[in-house]
Amino acid sequence: MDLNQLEWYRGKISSLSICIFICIGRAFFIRRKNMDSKQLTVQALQKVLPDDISEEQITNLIEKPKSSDLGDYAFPTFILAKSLHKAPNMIAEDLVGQIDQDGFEKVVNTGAYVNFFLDKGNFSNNILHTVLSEKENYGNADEGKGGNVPIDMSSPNIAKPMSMGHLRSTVIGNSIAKIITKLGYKPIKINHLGDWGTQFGKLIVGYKKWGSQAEVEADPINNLLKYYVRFHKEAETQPELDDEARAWFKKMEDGDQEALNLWTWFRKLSLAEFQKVYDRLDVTFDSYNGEAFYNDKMDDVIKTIQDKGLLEESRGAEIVDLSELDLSPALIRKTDGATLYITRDLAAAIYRKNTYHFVKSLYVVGSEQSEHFKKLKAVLKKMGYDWSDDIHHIDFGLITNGGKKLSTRKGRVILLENVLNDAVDLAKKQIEEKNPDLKNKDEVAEAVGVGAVVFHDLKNERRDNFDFNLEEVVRFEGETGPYVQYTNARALSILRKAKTDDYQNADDLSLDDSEAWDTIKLLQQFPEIVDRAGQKYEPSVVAKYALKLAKSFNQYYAHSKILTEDDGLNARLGLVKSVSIILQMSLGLLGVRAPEEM
RNA sequence: GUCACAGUGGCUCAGUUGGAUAGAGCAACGGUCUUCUAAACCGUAGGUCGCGAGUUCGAAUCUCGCCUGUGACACCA
Repeated sequence: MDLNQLEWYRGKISSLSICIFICIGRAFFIRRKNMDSKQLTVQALQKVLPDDISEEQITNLIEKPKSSDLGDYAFPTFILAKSLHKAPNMIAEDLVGQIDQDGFEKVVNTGAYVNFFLDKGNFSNNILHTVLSEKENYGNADEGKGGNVPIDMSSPNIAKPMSMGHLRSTVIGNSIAKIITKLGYKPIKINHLGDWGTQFGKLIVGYKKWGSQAEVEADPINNLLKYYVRFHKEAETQPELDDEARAWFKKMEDGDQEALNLWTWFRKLSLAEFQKVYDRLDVTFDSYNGEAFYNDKMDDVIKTIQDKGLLEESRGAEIVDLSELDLSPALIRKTDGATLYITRDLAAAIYRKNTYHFVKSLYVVGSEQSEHFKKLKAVLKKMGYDWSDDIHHIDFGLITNGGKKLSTRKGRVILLENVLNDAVDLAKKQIEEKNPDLKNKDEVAEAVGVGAVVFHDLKNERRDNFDFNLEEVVRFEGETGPYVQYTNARALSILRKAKTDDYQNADDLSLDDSEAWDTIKLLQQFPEIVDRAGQKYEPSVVAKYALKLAKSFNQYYAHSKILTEDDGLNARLGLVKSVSIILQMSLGLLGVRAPEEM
C-alpha cells in the first residue's frame, strides 16, 4: 500500500468516525430530551413540594391521564392532604400557583390533580427526528446482550394436520422470537415435532389395514388422518387393535426395518405439508429436533436421576416423587419400561442447556400442560440444575369449537389450511370490490387474509380461551390486522403523493397540532411497548399498541389535510413517515406482512 | 374432590404500578366519498366491572369467603 492510498484511507476513516460520532451524539441528545419530559415534570414539582417527599416518590406518583384533555402528566395531591391539613384540590391549586411553568405549554389544576401540558412543538420535533433517524432500530435495546433463548414452538404431530391450536403456538412463538430479538436476545426457534410415540403404531395398523401407498401420496395428511380416526373408531369395538398398535410401536423402538421405513415416510410427507403452511406464515425454524431425536438420550437422563437417588419404584413404574411440592409424581418409565413425555422433555431441556447455553428457555405450549412444566422444572431442580429457573412455560388458552375442546382422535379439528384459504378468498373479493386496479392482487390478498388470521390470534392475551368463529377470524373491519395494514397502506400512499421528501432532512419538525398530539405521544411510547411485550412474553401488547396507533392516526388524517403547502408540511410528512415506520415494525413483530397498497 | 386459570355493556375484548365521569371493536340506529384508498371517519343508544365482606382518602385493579365456567389431576402428548 503506497502513501497516497494510506492517506486516502485515513481520510475516509476520520470522516466516517466524525459522522458516527455526530449521529450517536444527536440520537443520544434527542433521546435524553424525550426521556426528560417526565423528569422536567418531576423537577418542577420537587421545587414546590415539601422536602420530605423524595424525587423517587414523586416519580412514582405521577401518572398519565387517560385523556389528553387532562394534560400529559398529572400529579394527584391526595397523599399530601393529611400532612398539610388541607383539602386536596386546595393543595393542587396552590401548587399550580407556585410551579415554574417554563418549558410547559401550561400547568393547571383540575380538582385534586395538577395537570402538566407538554410543549407540543418541542416534543414532536424531538420524537419525529428520533424515529426518522433510527428507523427500524427505533426501540432496540440491549437487555439480552446476545444471550441464546431456545423457543419450543409449533410442534405439530406427524401425520396429523396442523390445527388452529398449532397456529397459536407457532405465531406466538414466532412473535416472541422477533420481540426478544429487538431486546438483544438471540432466539433459537425449535420445532419440537411430535414424531414418536404409540400413535405411530396406530397409524401403521390403520395404513396397513385400510390404506395404500397411492392414496397416501395423493393427499398425505388427510389420508393418514383418516386412518387414525378410523382406528380409534374401530378400536372402540375391537380392543385387539390397540394390542396390534402397541406391537408395531414396539417394533419401531426395536429398530424393525419395515416399521421404521413407514415411520420415515410418514414423517417426510408430513414435514413437506407443514412447510407449505410455514411458508404462508413466514415462519422459519432453527431446529426440527422432535421427540425421536431424544430417543438415544433417555438412558443417560434416567441414569443421572438414578445416581442422584431420585428414582423410586411405584406401582411397577419408575417415578420421581414430588409430593413435597404438592405435585403428582413424575413418571419417568412406564411399567413396560417405555419412557414418557416428561422423560423426553427432561432430555430435551438438558440437551438445550448443553448445546445452546441458554439464558432462558421458553416453551410455547397450551396452558393445559402447566402441570407438566411445573413437574419438569421441579425434577430438574431436584437434579441440581439451578438453571431450571430459567425455563418459562409460555402458556396459551385453548381454542374450542362450539364450546367443545378439539380432538384429533375424534376427527374434530379445524384445519388451519382451510381457514387461511377462506380468509385469502375473502380478501381477494374485497380487493376486487374496493381496489380493482391493484397490480398484485393475489399477493396482497394472501398478505391480508393470512394477516387477518394471525393478527386475530395475537391481539388478545395469550391465556384467553377463544371459541373459533370463522366470521370473526377473517373479519377485515374494526380492530383487525387488515385495519392496521390499511392504515399503513394509506400512509404510504400519502408519502408517494407528496412532491417532496425534504422532511427526511428538515431541521424543524415541530408540530403544534392538537389533532396530531395523541399520535405523536404514541410514537414515543413504542420502545416501552416492545419492552413490556418482551417482559411479559405477550405479543398482544404490540398488537393492541398497533391498533391504538392506527386508530389515532386514522382520526388525525380524517380531520387534517396533510398535503397542504405550508410551513407545517415537513412536520406532517415526518409524522406520516414515522407512523408508517412504526406500524410496519409492529406488524413485523407480530409476523404480519405490510402490503404497500391494498 | 384437589389444584390452576378466568368471570367487565347483546357478542368479542381493553383497562401499566390501586386514582379524576370504566374504554374499544362487532352487532343496532343515524350521518360523511367532485377533495391525501369509505377495509376509513363522526354521532346516538347500551355497564349493579360474577356476588359479599375487608384494607385505603380512593378498588374493575389488593386480601378473604362464596357462586359460575374452563382446564389439569400416574403409565397419551
